Amino acid sequence: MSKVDLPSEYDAHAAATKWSAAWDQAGVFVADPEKDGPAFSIVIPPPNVTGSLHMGHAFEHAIIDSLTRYKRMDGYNVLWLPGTDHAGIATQWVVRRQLDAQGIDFRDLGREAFVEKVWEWKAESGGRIKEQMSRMGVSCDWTRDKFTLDEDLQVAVTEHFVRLYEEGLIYRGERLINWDPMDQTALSDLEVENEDHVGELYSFAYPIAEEGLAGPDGSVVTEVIVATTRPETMLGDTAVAVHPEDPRFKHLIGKHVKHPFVDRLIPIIGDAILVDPEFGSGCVKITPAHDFNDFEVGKRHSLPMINIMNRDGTLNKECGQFTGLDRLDARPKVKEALAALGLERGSEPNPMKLPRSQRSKAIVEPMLSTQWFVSMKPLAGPALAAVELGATRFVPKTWENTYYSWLRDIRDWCISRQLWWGHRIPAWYDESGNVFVARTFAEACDQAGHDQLTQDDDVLDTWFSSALWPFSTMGWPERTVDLDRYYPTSVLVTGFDIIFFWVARMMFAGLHFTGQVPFHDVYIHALIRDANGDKMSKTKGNVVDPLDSIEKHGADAFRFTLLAYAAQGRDVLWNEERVEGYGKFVHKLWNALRFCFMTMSDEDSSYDPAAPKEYGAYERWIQSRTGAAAARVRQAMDDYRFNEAAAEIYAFTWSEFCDWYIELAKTTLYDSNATAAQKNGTRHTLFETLSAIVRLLHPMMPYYTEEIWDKLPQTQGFVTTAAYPRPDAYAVDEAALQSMAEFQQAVGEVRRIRGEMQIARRIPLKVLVGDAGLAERLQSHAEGWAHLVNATVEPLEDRPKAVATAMVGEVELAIPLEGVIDIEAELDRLSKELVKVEKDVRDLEKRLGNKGFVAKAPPHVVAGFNEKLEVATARRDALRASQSRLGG
RNA sequence: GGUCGAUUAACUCAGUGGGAGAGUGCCACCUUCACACGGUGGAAGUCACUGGUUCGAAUCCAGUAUCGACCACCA
Repeated sequence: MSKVDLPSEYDAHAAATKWSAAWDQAGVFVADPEKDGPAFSIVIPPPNVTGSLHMGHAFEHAIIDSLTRYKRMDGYNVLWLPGTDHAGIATQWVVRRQLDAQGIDFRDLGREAFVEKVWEWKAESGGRIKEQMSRMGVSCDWTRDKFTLDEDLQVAVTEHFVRLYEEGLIYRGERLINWDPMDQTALSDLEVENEDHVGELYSFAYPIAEEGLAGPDGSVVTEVIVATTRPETMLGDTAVAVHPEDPRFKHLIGKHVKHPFVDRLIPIIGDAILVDPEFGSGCVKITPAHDFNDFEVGKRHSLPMINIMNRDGTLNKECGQFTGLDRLDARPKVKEALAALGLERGSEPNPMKLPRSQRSKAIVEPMLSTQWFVSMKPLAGPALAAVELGATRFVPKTWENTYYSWLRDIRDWCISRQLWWGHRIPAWYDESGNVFVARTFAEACDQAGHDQLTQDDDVLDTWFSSALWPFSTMGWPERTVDLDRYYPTSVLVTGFDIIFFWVARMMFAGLHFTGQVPFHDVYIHALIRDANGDKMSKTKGNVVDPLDSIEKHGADAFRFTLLAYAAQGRDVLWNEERVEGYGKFVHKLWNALRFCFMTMSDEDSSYDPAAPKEYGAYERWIQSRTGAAAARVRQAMDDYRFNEAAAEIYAFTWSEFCDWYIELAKTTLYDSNATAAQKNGTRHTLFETLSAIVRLLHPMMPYYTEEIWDKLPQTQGFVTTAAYPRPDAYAVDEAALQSMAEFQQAVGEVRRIRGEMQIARRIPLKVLVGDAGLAERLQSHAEGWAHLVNATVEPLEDRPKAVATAMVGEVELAIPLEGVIDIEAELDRLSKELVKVEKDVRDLEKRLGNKGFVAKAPPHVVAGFNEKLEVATARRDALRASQSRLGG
């Protein structure tokens, strides 16, 4: 078993290449539904095939991968299903821009040729995404890789549409929708972003049509003044509304104003819902076809709805002299024309929100249009109930509010898009416009009784297919083995930004079609920002490419950093220095391994796990601590507290295993009096502890741990498939724990004296212990004292004149100073120490002197403080005594 | 306008009722045979502010300030 040749540094890139290939070849990540074990399944939030992955993806994948690796090791039957999303509008944009750069207008290409181009792009982008994920070391099942436009997923989408249609939950109708004039498509409410903007609130007058109309004060009313942020919309006005109780205007209700540009009389109506008499002039122009509030007014009052815009945002033939102008160019023209007629009534700056398309950034126009909609109210109910009743749980819980608030106030979902890239709507029309919704063209023909049908040109909102992702990827609508075995999924790991877009929609689609929630837990992770707290974005140029960081520090340190950052409920400010820090951790553990190797393969006494073993106190101590660490790491992982899990492993490895156990193991290994069984017990414990560390760490550092596992003696197979450490596999030895705690404390005190008084290590110290029992217990660590602090321990019998004083609990440790250090230094140290201790005593006395505290606090708390006071008092007295003995 | 979150050491961040923590950085000492990407020790905080509840508050409640996110929105 000579695996001795360990390089002095871990080669992250070589390990990544080697183990990726090895895992792949062994097929260890391919889910097998036939195998035993409770199911644990996660579907990836499918990245868009718009480009490459960013830090947010890397973060998400690190979390998912650590969860799946943890569960896989722990005996679960794990499926991590990867895939990508066609991202209709976003991807169409990417390819459209590329064509623009080549001077090609995508519309000239024609639908078929354009879609062909997008597929080419998809192959490129999808490949890059897969490559990036592989570099991260993800353990997903590539044999189940899915794309939302795969044939089987198209079948699922069609089924989704047809069934909802048959159930009356999808309808086609003319409604006011958000229109993107640049992409020339409808958008859902969610795809519109409201941007802060200081606009102009512009006022103008509509002349009253009826002549000689008297106002409340008897004077003649000739006009009403209205205000708008979009003056051009006045071309579509079909009413002016006032509050029905407003004494200034209520007599005008039923009268008319005359439109200055088009030949139209416009009624003045009373509407108490819309009009706030306190705001502005108290009169509101009503444009039912281009404003959501006005649309409602129009419905209430059966107003005509005049669409004034073409698909590209230019004004149509309803607009008289302004016909053909873009609506934004028309705005100043309309104002000019109003001014020319003397109807302008001033303007003021107006802070407002400008609705923009999430994708094209074009200013979105509310427009009357015939589109397909999902009727949301009936679907939202069960989705709400599932979370309210706890069938699905959000972590952190606070995101449930976000989810609720959206679903409780849900509006119908516009799902048709006037795009080319996406799932074609399974609806056909005959010459007279009758609609046939069917799974196939043939089915539609059957319904129609002939085949003179043309399919709807539109495609579906990307999220309409994403909504099915947890079950469409497993074969729905077929009833597959995968669905039986792995659905519902265990947990969804995603960002808060798509709770509405995706999480909520998967919830109602899943509940509606499978009768089950699509996932039991939803872990919402934080957003990764740059070191200044700014959102990473290409335009700001502050994007960190995950691959750069992996290149620099290795995938292991990179992943560990992401997880160490993953505290709940807080954004992550990415700091590359932290990756460097965890790179040191990699280095440290690697060197611990090198040490263990040396000891396990001495020429004359190589490690033999079968040989007799004898465990000393240190072995029993580190075993106890290993079990405790495993319990803490597991708990943290189970609670999705990845940062705590990472911190536990880090601290256990460094502060317990390296700092204490390895150092103390040397005392046995280098002790010529130690028996072979003792040495073998020590070697075995070194190995066992390393083995536990490596397995605990594996979900976070897959390559690194696989590399170590491979080199460890007596390990078989991959660490990937080894058992995750169980606390009950490690015996707890209370006596060893206590003895070690005492020893560690005493060593710490002596080290402090060395450090503070600058006593060189080469000068041996004698430690006189003021309590016989403790002296004896500490003496049992004689080799440790020698190795760790170059000291010997004896009971304090004849007190030397000059000693430095330290305390372990209430027991004094006296270190003779003669020939070691000058007395002034110790007096100095003592007085500083005394200041602290005296304050300590005062504080404790004050607390315990509080009658309320003693009476009302739980007895164990009071007892605890009493003990602390005793210790502090003893410490103070000992230090004072020492001080006076030294003549201070 | 509504909802939610944040404010803790120089920096990055943990910490949900019982004497303030980690990593990095800083200072001092140590080139001891796994590791100087290391070891040992040390300095460093009015837990944003004000009030309240409590024997006891970084932690719970109310309010204030600052920053941020999301949702909605009056022409």
